[in-house]
Amino acid sequence: MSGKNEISAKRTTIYDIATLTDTSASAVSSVLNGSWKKRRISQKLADRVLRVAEQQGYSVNLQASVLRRERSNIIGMIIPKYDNRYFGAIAEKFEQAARIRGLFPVITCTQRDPDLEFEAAKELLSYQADCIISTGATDPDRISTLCAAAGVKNINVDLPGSKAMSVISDNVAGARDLTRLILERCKAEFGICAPLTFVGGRASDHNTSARIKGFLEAHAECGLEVSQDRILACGYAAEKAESALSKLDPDQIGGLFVNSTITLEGVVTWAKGLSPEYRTKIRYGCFDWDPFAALLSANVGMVQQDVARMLETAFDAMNEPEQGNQTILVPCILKEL
Amino acid sequence: MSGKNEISAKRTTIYDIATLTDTSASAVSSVLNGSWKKRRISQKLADRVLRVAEQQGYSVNLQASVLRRERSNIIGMIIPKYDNRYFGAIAEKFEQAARIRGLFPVITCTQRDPDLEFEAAKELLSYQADCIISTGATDPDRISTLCAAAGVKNINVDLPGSKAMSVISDNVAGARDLTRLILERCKAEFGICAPLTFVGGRASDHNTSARIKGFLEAHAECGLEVSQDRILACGYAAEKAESALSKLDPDQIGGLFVNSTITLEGVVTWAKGLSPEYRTKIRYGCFDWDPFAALLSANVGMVQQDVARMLETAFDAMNEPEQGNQTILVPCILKEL
DNA sequence: CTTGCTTGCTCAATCGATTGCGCAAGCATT
DNA sequence: AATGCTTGCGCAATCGATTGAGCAAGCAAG
Repeated sequence: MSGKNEISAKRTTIYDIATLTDTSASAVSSVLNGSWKKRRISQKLADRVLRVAEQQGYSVNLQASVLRRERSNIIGMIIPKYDNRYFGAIAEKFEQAARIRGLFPVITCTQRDPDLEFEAAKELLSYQADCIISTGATDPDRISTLCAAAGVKNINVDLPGSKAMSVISDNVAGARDLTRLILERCKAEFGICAPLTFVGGRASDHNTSARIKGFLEAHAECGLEVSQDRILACGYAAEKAESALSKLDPDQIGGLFVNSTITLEGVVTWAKGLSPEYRTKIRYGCFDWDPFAALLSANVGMVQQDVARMLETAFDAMNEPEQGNQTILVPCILKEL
Repeated sequence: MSGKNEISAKRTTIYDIATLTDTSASAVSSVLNGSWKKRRISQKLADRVLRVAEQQGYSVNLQASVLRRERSNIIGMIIPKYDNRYFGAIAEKFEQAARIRGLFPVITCTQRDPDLEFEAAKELLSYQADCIISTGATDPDRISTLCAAAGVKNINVDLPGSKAMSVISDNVAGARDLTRLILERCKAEFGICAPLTFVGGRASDHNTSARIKGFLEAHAECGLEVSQDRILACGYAAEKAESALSKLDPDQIGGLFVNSTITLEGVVTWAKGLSPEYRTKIRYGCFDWDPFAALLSANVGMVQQDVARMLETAFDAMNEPEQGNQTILVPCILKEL
């Protein structure tokens, strides 16, 4: 009924504008995409076209544009979850970095499901993404194979793969620093120099095993040996950590290396249930950062992964020839509390 | 050098498959998009096409497909940040809900910047999104106007607008319930029945003013009057809350209504600096949920917004005729601690 | 044999933007 | 006047998938 603002109002196209300005679609196109000087369109015509386009609220149909061009400028990212600061920061920085470079970022969240990861990657390829970044992917190599077949760039972030370049945190050094800090604090506050307990993660997981390596190295520096039963790679879930810890003698636990913020939730719940005698003697540090966790009084420090730098590195790598499948390590930032 | 796996390997198209199976592109297209029975393609030919497509690793060019069709099946969302559980959950649920409905979700994070919001909306329109959901938008009406002009559906979530349907939490009822809980707990634990202090947010902000309304209603139920200086709508930032609170007499503060998890960070920092005498008498509740915040001992409860239901409601609304600009309220979930 | 229906497929236009090529007008040079 | 260059613009093909229309073969009924 409303005439002009009908819901079925066709979007204005370059042809409409060509008619209105009495020129050709090619002139309009080149004016609107900035290539008009190269095509020797006069300033006068350009102004006329721009004015009418503005009036009509014109916006390019990028489907048509991308179809015709060779590059889409779409850059895809696959991410497991949005439920912690780390992945949240990755998503935000990724969008920022993409936009600064004139790319269109598309993030899809795959719930740690390998099949969904793969389907999401295929969908991004269908949209002609120029590059796909797999973050914390369960099976990054499967995606790399897919991308290679389609001739699309692919980079792994957070977890490494063997078939594409990977940019990950220096988990060994980060864990070593954090372990040192926890050991120091336990010594300073209680005069105790005893092995810590490592809790959370899966030993088969690349990042966990690297962190265990750093954890052991820091102990070795102090001449401490860590028995196998002090390494509780029981999965990341809070409940798992809580039940694993409750099986230990609280007397034996002074310092804890907590492998993720999710795991830390379980640690805090477990500590709450201890008698004050033990509870006050608990100190821990955590890999990954969270603002509330940073306020917990037993928390001596957190390792923050340098998300900004990881993404800058990944974007830089995108533009370079093709580096094979090397892995780049990015140092972590230790936040003492 | 590698022949088949050249980086410049053209993606296979329906024309390639048509050649390989010795048929026409239209037959191939209809087989691959499922419309082949309607077009009376034989099972035999369909099988042949499907087999070759599989072999060639074919995937549709959705840019071409969308260009030709009337609908893109792309649904866009604009979201301010990924730095808290609430928006994280919205993003995850949105993707899930979209995928279940066969839509392609594209989320873009606009850092609470009104101009970026607007640019992002325009970009989504350029990609022919069928619908745009504005979440917590600074200026939702501007986006609504844009969408209306393009004939694209638009729904507001989290914060209401006046030019499109809005789905938001029932902030008044949520705040009332939380206020009641804090009052009860203060009474039960300390025998005190005194007005609480409201901290965080901006009074001009729709959600904050609704929550203040609920806060006052719950006080009125108990015959309590709240003086204006107990309402610290000092912005959401942690530091703002901390400094606003430190100006008050700690003796006067027993219970706190904290307007967001970000604000809660400031509250916790402030409480840490109090002498034990006062600190142990502090109780608070917070609008919005966070797993670590839930573990704080002074925290008596958190209001969790029902993200799943908000999004289901929004998606349902999308398919209905056109409801004008009504606002739908979704009840919150009170988590007692 | 003719008519008419069904089956199985192909043709060609179309979506909107991009871009190589070419053409005409204007001007200067010889 | 003929030649050549520059300026300013339009023509038409193209990207890949979709889809209305149409055509040929096969078969059955009359």
